[in-house]
Amino acid sequence: MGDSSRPSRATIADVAREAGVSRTTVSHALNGLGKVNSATRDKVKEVAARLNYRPSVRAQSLRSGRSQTLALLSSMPSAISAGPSQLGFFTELAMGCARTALLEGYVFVLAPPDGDANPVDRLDIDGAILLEPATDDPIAAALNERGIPFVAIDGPSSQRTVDLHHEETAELLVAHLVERGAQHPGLVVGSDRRRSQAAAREAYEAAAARIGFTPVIAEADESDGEDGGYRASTQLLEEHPEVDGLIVPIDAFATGAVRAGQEAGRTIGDDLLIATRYDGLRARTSTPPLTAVDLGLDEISSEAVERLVGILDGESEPEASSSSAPTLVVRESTSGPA
Amino acid sequence: MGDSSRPSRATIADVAREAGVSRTTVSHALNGLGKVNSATRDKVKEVAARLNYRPSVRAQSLRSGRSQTLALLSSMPSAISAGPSQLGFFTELAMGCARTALLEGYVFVLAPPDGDANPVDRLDIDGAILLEPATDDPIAAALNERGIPFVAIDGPSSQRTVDLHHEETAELLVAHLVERGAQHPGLVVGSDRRRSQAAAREAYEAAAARIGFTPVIAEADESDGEDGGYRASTQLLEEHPEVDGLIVPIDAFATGAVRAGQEAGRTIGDDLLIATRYDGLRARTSTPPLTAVDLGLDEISSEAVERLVGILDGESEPEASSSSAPTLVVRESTSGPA
DNA sequence: AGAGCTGACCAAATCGATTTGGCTTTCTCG
DNA sequence: CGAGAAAGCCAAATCGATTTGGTCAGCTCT
Repeated sequence: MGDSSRPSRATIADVAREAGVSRTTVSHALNGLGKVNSATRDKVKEVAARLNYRPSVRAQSLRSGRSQTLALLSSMPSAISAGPSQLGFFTELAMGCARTALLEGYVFVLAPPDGDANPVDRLDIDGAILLEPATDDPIAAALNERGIPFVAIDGPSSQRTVDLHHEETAELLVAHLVERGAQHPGLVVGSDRRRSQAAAREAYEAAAARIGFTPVIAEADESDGEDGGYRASTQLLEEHPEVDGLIVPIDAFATGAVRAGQEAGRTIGDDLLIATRYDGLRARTSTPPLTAVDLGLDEISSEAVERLVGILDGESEPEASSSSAPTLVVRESTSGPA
Repeated sequence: MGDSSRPSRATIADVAREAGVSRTTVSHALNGLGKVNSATRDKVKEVAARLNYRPSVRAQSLRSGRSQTLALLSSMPSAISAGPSQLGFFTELAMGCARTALLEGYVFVLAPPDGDANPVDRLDIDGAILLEPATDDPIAAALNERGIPFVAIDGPSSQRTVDLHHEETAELLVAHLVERGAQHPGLVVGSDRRRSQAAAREAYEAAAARIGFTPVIAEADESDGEDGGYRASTQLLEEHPEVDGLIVPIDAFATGAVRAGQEAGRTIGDDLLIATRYDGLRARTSTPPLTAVDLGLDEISSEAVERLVGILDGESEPEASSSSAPTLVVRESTSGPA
C-alpha cells in the first residue's frame, strides 16, 4: 500500500516553474493583486489547480504576521479539565466562540490550562477571548505584552469586556424568589473575589434593603464543589431557620444546597425555594430540577468574538455592545412539583 | 533609543546581537544542542530572559514542519453548529480530545464544519481526529493527500480507528429491554448509511433471531430530528401495536419516540420501554429520563489522541487498542417511575 | 612535524509564502 | 519627438526560527 511517493505539497515555486513565471507573479495572480495579464493569470490558476497547489498556512502566517486564529483562554486553573460544572459553562462558551469565529473566517483553538507554562507563548493567535480575568490577570498581562488583542468575558471594566449581566441575573433571581413567596431569601456564594460573586452579593443586598428583609449570606470555597455548597447551606439553614429561599449562583453549590435542604426536612420548591445561575446540565438534572437563568451564552460568545474580529480587522470600535438581557428558566425548585 | 511602545517581540537576532554571539549559538544554547561553552550558554540565557525572548511559534512551525497542533474534524455537516444541545456528542468528544491533546503538549483546534471549503487546507495541523468518517470520506481523502496522519473515531476498518463499540451497545440495549420484560422490542434508526446504524440493525436482528422475536424496524431521516423520530415511532406503534419496547439509538429520535408513545396512550417505562444510545443532555432531561449507554467518550477520545500522538512521535504502533466496554445507565424510561 | 580530534563558534541555506523596488515595453499626450 | 504613465513581469528582501556545513584554535598521538 504505502508507496513512498512524495507526501510534500506543491509550493509556490513549483507552480512558478511549471507556469514559466516568477513566484511573485504566481502570488499576484492567485491573490488578485498587482498587475497581471489575464492570460497569464489564467495560466497560473490552471497550473495551480493542476498541481493541486494550496498555500502553506505556516508560511503565510510567518510572512503576513497573522494566523487567522483565535483562542479561548481562561485564567481559572484547569478550566478544561475541571469537573462537569466548569465543563458545561466553559464548553458552552467555547463552542459558541468557535462557531462565530469560524463564520468570520478564523480558526479557533482551545488553549492549554495555564498551570506553569504560559499558554500565550505557545499559541500562534491573532487575538483571544479571555474568560473571567481578574484585574491583575497574568494571562491578560501576557497578552498585552505580546500585543495580542483580546476581549474579556466578564472582565474588569479596565478591559474590553462583554458583560455577563451579573447584576440583572442576581436581581432576577431575588425578585423571582420573592415573587414566589419567599420572605427570607438567603444567598450562598463562592468565597473567591471574582466579579460574579461580588455582583451577586451587591444585587442581593440591594434587593434586601429595598424589599426589606435581612440579608443572610453564606460562603463556601469554590474548589470544594457540591460538598462546599452542602456544608455552607446546612449551616445557614441551622443558624437561620427562617430562611425560606436560597439563591445559589454556583450550580455545584446549588445541588449541594438541595441536599442540605432535604436533609433539614425541607421540601424544595415548597418550603424552601432554590434558584441558581447557570442553566447547565447540573441544574436541569437535579432532583428537583433547578430554576436557573438563561444567560444567553451563545449570544455573549458571538458578541465577544465579533468584537474581537472587529478590532483585528481594524474597524472602528463599537462603543456600546448590548447583548440581550438574561431570562429566567423556572423549574420545580421554585415552583413546586408539577 | 528607548522610544515609545515596542509592540514587536525580541527575535533571536536581537538576543544574538545583545549577547555578542551568532543566531546559531543562541539557538543551540537555548535548545541545549550543539557545543556551547557553558559560560556562553548562561550568558545567552540571561540575555534571552532579560529581553523576554520567546521563540516565534510561527517561525518554528515553518522551519520545523510541525505545528504541535491537532484538530477534531467531522465529515458530518455542521457538526458544531448543530442543534440546540451544543453540549452534545461532538462537544463531549472535542473536550475529551482537547484535554488529552493539551496534556501531550499539543494545541487543539476546533475545525470549521466542512460546508463548501475544505477545512484541511486552512489548518496548520500535525494530525487529526476524524469523527465517523464514511468509507469514501472527503476529509479523510484530503488528509491523506496532504500526508496528515489521522485517527478515526468509529471509522471503517480500512483506517486507523478507535471503536465506539456499536455492537456491544446495541446488544446491551436489546438485552436490557428483554430483561425488563419486553416481548417485542422494536428499533428506530436513522436512514443514512453510517456504521452506527448498520451495527445497531445487525445486533438487533441477531438478537431477535437468537431470542426469538420478530424484528420491527422503522427508519427516519436524521436531519428531521425529533420530529422524524416521532413520526417513525408513531407509525411503527400503529402498525405493530404488539411492540412494547423501543430501541432508539439516536437521542433526538428517542425523545420523539417518547412523545409518540405517550400520544398513543402508552406509559413510558411501563407498557412501553424506551432506551437510547448516547447519554447526553437530551436523554437525561427527557420526561421521563431515558435509559442510555455510557459510551466512555472520555476514554475513547483520549485513546484516539494518544494513538495519534504516538504516530506523530514515531512510536511503534500499538496493535490492539482496547477501550473499556460501554455500560448501561438505567433510567425511568425502562424501569418505571421511581 | 603532521595527521586527526574535539570544542566552540558562525555564515548561509532553508522552510514557503508576501512585498518592495526595479526593469522593460508600450502607449499617450503635449 | 520626448516625457510620463501604465502594464507586465521579476529578483531579492523579508518574516524568525533551525540546520547544514563549515572555520579555527588547541590538543593528542605517533
